Amino acid sequence: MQSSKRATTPQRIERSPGIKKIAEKLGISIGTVDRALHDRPGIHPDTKKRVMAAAAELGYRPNLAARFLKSGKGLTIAVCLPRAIAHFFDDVRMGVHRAAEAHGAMVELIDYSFSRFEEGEAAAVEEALKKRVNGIILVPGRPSHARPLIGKASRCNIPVVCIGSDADGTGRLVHVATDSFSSGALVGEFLGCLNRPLRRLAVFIGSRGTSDHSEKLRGIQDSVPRHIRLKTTWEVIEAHDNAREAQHLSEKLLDTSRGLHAVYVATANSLPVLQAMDRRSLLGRIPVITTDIYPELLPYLRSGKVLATVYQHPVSQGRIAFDALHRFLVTGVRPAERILLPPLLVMRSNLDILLERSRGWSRRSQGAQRSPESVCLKG
Amino acid sequence: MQSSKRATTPQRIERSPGIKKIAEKLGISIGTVDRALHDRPGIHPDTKKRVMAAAAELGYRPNLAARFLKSGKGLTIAVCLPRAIAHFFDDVRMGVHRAAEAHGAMVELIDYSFSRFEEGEAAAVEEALKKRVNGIILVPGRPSHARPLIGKASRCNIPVVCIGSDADGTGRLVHVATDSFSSGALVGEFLGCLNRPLRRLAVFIGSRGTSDHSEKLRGIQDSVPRHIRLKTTWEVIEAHDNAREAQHLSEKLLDTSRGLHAVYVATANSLPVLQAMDRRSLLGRIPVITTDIYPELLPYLRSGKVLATVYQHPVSQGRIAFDALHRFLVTGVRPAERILLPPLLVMRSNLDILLERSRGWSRRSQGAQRSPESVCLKG
DNA sequence: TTGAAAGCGATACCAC
DNA sequence: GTGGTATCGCTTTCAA
Repeated sequence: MQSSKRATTPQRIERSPGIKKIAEKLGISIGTVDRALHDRPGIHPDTKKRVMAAAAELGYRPNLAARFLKSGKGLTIAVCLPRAIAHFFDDVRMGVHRAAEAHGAMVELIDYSFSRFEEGEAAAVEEALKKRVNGIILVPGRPSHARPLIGKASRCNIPVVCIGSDADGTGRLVHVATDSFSSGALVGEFLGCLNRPLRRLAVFIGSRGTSDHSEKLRGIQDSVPRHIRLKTTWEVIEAHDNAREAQHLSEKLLDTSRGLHAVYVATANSLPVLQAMDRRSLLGRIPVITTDIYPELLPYLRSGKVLATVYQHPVSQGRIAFDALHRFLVTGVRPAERILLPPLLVMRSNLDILLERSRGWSRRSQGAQRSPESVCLKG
Repeated sequence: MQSSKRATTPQRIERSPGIKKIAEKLGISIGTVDRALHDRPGIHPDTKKRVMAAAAELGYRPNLAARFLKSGKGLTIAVCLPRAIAHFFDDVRMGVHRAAEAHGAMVELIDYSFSRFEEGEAAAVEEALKKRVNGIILVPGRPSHARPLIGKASRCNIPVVCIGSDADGTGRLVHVATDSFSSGALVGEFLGCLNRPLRRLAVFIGSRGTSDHSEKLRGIQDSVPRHIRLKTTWEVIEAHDNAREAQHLSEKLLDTSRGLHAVYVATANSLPVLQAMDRRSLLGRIPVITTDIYPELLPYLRSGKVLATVYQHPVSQGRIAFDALHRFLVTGVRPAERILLPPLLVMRSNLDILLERSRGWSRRSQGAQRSPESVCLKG
């Protein structure tokens, strides 16, 4: 009477094997299987080995829904980004958050923003490790500072995805970035199409020591000669991502050397250069290619004073980094060692349609609030 | 002895309210709450109203993990794509599958491929409706054929995402595409940068009746005059996405009219045009811009015989369509009415890095391996 | 070192 | 119409 046996309707849905099936197969309890699968203490090595073998044989994949349902906690991922170039890293952050939102409560992000002019990244990663996050997305502003911490994380089996700069050899999971060499080469190819003399070119970078910058330089220097017969003289200006320095150096360049045929600013630090050129009425006469998109650059693009800018897909970089990390955490599939995105040449014609989709810096808080309608920056 | 009361460790994890909380609040059972929330028969209207009110007040969101765990079935989404331009739609399909994979077993895709030269799309959608899928991703090859079915789906509360062509006014959820006007305008702007005469331009399209094609035409015709002083004569060739026709028409064009200054092929049907030009040694002398990327086009791009091609992000279109649909199904948030991607100018320098990431047609089966249930309508 | 069992939230039955 | 409850796969805790 008390136990009413009811005909258990045999569900025809074929489910993938779970820990129950493994336990059943081995004639042990699910608790033991769990201990084996999760490296928990208190299990006989032999038992563990048998469990792992059975799991592999059955093609066991943990049911994330059940795991989440029970534990009430999803994957926790630390997002360690510099505050530095706000418009860029805010877009990266937005990309990460948008991608994470697709998983609802099953993924939780923790933001750690830091100043790249301190040892912020190390502190951020350290903090994340203390919180025992499941994975880390990191933009190493100063790769050298971050290296030891990335190594530490990897040793703790906490995968680290690097965006922008790399830290190879540290055990990081993957490096996501736009291809710097292609960026430079693309600019060179574009300039080569212009049918103009290119005997004297100026390239503004931050520093030759930054591989992103030196690769862009290498790209354009490799590309231009393929399209231009005459030999080219290169003015390489290292402005160290500093606005005042960029202003000073560009004014000096413009005043001392005449006959510049094109300018390529390979970092986001282009505004001082443009202003200096504008004051000398050089814009519109000398072709200028910049990098990234930010509010102050828009009027230059719209008016044609800047021919094109190289867009580095900050939003996509964030999304791709998240997806690679998430996939690894969930399925164990390692992404490619390095994921490089193609640079995109943005001109007047495709500027607005681009802004409409990936406009992180024109809204206030992204990710949390979904703005009902699109805001247009006034240019 | 038999019932060992154990101190239920109070979990500190704050969970969002579930049906249990609603039931508790109203002093009814969870079964009743379930009936109310899912429009199931056999519930008093008043009770239902009270439940809905309580759910809204508590901010109830169904726990997808629990739902999936119990039902064993995830969301089912039909992917209805033409077999037509294989390299393009295979990439779209890949984008959809990649995005779906992120959700593991919680999302199941069913592929319906059809021939765009029959009423394949209607049959595909009809089939999907019969299977009671949760949502449909559709590329309407012949929008007019698809319209009634999209309307039917929408009336059944089955959201439909249109990729490429639109079917507005049918109740479809969202339209995902690259911006056709921008594509044309971008080509015009690029040609304008070349510092060459552009008095006589040829534009190859499929048909003026296809809005994608007419918009591209409008784009370039709007753009070129902004960069070129002299008036331009336009040769608009409608090749109806037919290789033989394109060959015939381009030979006729090239033989009768001399002094062409540039060629823009606004569809993927560019090979016959290129071959015709190549036979007359015109490539490399007349700037050519094409559309899309496919294996046979690569040598033309690599050799510089084609200056650039307009990439329409097939993979991204697939991903974005899936994400929008998934988000809607899960959270109820409607995407924007229309999602337009910026066209991307691909040249020699960024070609390889692009191929490396989105290379659907260079590999064999994509996604097929994942979905065992892959239905192919014959066309 | 292992077994047993209580739930997590939603579904789908059954019994009233 | 409504209440009750077994169940999904996993984690976690207690008992042995």
